[in-house]
Amino acid sequence: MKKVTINSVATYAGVSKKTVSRVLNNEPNVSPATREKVLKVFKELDYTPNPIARGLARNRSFIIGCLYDNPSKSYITRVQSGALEACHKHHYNLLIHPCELRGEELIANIEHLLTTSRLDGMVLTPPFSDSQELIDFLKKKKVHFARVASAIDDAESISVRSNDELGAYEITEHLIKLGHSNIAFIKGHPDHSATEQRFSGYQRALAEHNIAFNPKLVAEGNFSYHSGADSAKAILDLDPRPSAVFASNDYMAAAVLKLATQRQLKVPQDISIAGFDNAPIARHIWPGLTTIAQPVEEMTRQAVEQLILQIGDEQTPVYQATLEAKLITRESTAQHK
Amino acid sequence: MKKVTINSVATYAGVSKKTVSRVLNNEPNVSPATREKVLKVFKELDYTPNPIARGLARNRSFIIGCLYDNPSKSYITRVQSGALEACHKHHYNLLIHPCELRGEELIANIEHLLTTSRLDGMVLTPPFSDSQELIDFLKKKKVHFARVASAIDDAESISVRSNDELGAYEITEHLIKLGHSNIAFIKGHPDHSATEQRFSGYQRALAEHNIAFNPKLVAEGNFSYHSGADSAKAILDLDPRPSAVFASNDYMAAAVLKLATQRQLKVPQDISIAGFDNAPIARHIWPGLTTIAQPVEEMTRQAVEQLILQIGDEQTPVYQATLEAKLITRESTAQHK
DNA sequence: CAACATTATGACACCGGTGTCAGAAAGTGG
DNA sequence: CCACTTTCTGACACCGGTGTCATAATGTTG
Repeated sequence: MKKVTINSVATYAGVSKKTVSRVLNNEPNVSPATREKVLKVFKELDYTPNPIARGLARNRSFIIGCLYDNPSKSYITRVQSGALEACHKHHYNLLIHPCELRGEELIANIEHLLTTSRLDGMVLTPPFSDSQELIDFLKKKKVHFARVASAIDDAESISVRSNDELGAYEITEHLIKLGHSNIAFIKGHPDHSATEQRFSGYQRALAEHNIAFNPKLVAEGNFSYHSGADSAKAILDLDPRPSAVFASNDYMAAAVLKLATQRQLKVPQDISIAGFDNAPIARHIWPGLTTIAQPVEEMTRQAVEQLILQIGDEQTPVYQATLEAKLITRESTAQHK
Repeated sequence: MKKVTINSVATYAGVSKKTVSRVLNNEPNVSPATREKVLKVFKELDYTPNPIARGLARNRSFIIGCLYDNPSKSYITRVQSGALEACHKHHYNLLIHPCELRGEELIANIEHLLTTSRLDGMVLTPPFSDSQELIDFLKKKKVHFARVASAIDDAESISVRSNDELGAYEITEHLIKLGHSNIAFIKGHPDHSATEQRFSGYQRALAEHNIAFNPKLVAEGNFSYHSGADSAKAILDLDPRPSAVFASNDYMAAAVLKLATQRQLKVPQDISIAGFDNAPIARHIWPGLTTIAQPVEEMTRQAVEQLILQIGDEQTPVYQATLEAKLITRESTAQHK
């Protein structure tokens, strides 16, 4: 397999390589006849431009970096799949970069990533999308980025989110309508803005249905299964025991379910359990978890697509969108006895 | 932030850019004094070589592609994490490429990936590592690749696997020693070599303990939770009902557990359940699943590391290794009543 | 048809590194 | 000290594209 370069195409087509380049990039000022001729040679020689050479000349890498620090494998793979879809559509590639939010090295780490990889842009997923420090840094460095599920209010940068507050409101309301009033809540990781939002939704639903908020019913989790297990213990030991638990994500909800089952409690007869995210585990366990489904792939897809548009044209208006989350009821929640 | 290129370093250090390049690549024939001087300038100017330019000159992309088609998110993230570790160590990047094994477009798809991304090498994870067609294609194209968990016997290509047959043997033996003899088995996806190996291990354990193999106890799954649910139904409807079920992976085992629980069966009192892989779900449910833990990260890490070595030096001997899998007992298996 | 505007094309430098090769500097032996 | 290796070093072309600009071809107008 001999290499087909822009030079061979040019020679073969009897034009200069600049003209070939013009055709390649759909630039104007090429006569239809010439364009036709060159395109034919592309086919005949089966030519594909070398992205590396292109990158060097245009100072582009055609690579988007995806930053994450998330315990949920399913969340990560959904983010990746949405990002990949957008990348492939625009002939970009995706570079994944799991790293830790905490630690002073974060900025140094990202700086190193930027200089060694020459990324054209970055997608920030929670909790990075909520890091004002990181956002300021990227702006200073003039690096293009898009925020996924970020609560930060910044009209200058791309943001795609879903309405966590509303989702939490709906699921809490669902429990209330089932007759529950003693509803425990497990918070997520404090670094994630979703944590505060889901908590707000829970509180607002209580308030709007005239149920007094009881801080003793709130446990501090961090989205991990393990933290859910700890919180579950605290909650199930309460006297009186809550008749329902709303955990800020499905892993923690699964932990509550596990402990409840170990303690011979029937779910949902003795206690209702609700989660958030609609992770695979929500339907892999019995009873299946009532939860909130967020369009994670779609959020990421839109974010990356807009990011690529912005990279291509700085004038692109800044895109900001909020997508809808949806309540999914399964067997883990039922009428309060 | 002005750009620091090899030219500025050369000028500043008072040497030619070729000499700078020599220092950069640790080439011989540079006097210690010169080397020292250049290294100092690297620090002073905070110079980082441009990987794109480097790639163009050396016809390298410094990117490894990771191919997968696997329903298990946790498997994928473990593969990615092992691959990333090796990549970062050698200043490579990882490009993820989920795609489907089936379909005639596979080869075309990969060919397109290769021409557009100029990958330096590919890691094949199951089921791609078991595709003779793909392997032949890559060899023909002279693309470097490494196989993870592949059963194909090919001394010419890098392979890192774990002993699936032995793992399945051990877990089956574990059940037999608990007094079970009526042990059902759920097979995995026919495209994965692990499927056949795990099945063999199961059969060998039965044979060595003088238990007749009964084909009626074998259900055809495909590693997905859904297929596990179907198989579970078939198995639990058997008369007599098996006293134990060994599913080829944890997702299918979880499906069996879910159905058993729905049917008011107590696990492990009424029926023991074992899985394979030690996926997170194995410990997120109650009872926790007895399973086999494979060093997926480590396998991938080694595979990618060897791949990169081979890319750097074609003379590197072909690495082949088999790592150990480990039995993990949890609450889902118990003495037969 | 002259005078000018517009479109099409190519020559050439350049992006930031690496490979080749020739020549300078340093080391060795008789 | 001279001839001969061996070790350094730099000039220069090259990787495969893109940007700039000058010039050729074509179109428009009075």
